[in-house]
Amino acid sequence: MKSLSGSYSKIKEVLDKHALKATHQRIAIYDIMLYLDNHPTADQVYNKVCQYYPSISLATVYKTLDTFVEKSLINRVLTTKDAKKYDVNIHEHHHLYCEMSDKIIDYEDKALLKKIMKHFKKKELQFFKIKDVRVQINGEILERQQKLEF
Amino acid sequence: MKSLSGSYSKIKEVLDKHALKATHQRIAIYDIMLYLDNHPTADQVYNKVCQYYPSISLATVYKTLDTFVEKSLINRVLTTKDAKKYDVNIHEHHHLYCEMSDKIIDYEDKALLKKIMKHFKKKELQFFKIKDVRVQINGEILERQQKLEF
DNA sequence: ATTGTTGCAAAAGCTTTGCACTAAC
DNA sequence: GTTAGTGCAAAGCTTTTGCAACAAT
Repeated sequence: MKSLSGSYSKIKEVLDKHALKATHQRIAIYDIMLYLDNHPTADQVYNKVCQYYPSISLATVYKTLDTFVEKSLINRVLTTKDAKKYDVNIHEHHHLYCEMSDKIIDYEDKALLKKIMKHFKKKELQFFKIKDVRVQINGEILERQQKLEF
Repeated sequence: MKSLSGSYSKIKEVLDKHALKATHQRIAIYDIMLYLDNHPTADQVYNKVCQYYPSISLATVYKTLDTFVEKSLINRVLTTKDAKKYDVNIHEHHHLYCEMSDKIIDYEDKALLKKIMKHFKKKELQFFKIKDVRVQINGEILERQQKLEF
């Protein structure tokens, strides 16, 4: 089996570790998720997987994504829109969100996270036990300067 | 017209200011949103409004909520679930989210916001213009201590 | 062989749409 | 009177479900 992300053996390992049978469909879906650096909807995953695996069914994609979320292989992404989006990046990270283009960009900033956690160490919330913190930074993607390499 | 939130004249004023005709339906919906200190779905708003205004249609509730979002009378709430939720609190504020109960609690913390903004003043993002920042604090609502007033 | 997964088609939710009727200004 | 909003029913998405066939271990 060809792997888009080049991580075929890693994918099998992850599925094994979570006691998930390594079916072609699951491997393909996880592979696509790694390959896209997107936050795709189920439908977008389905369409991409179909290019390589035309017999897969949309229901399987939904079920598989649910299973992956349950086992924490992927996360659901916070949105204000209709369709659920998924993120294969499960590290604690933040999102830049551009409403104009409806694009989400992963944003890692350990220093920011540290400051927030320090804040909550001082100011404890009596009735709430914090598990993790996600920052959504809303704004606008600026036109990138003409690229320097040419 | 009876007002649940006790803000009838304020509601009319807000609608006027945004050039929205002050229909019974809009007044009732906005009133309900103020009265519930919730983050209701369209369906929840519809069901509540129905108690006071049985002839209203669900389509009107959807259209009205959309209009209100467009005019920034309310906001859509970030979720990972299916149905869209709405928030009448339009101040920049944060959310405590308890996955177990699927409850969202508004959380205002000006000091936290200040720290985050200060962080981004130092560390500028070249390709992104920040408009606002929302923190989602995931965790668990703890059983409240027995209330002290009795 | 056993157990869990897939695909299908149908159903269930949620949300939007078009249009005639009605209400607000 | 004019303009904009409402209600209805239908349609359009997204997501879930039940079950027989199938694949992975």
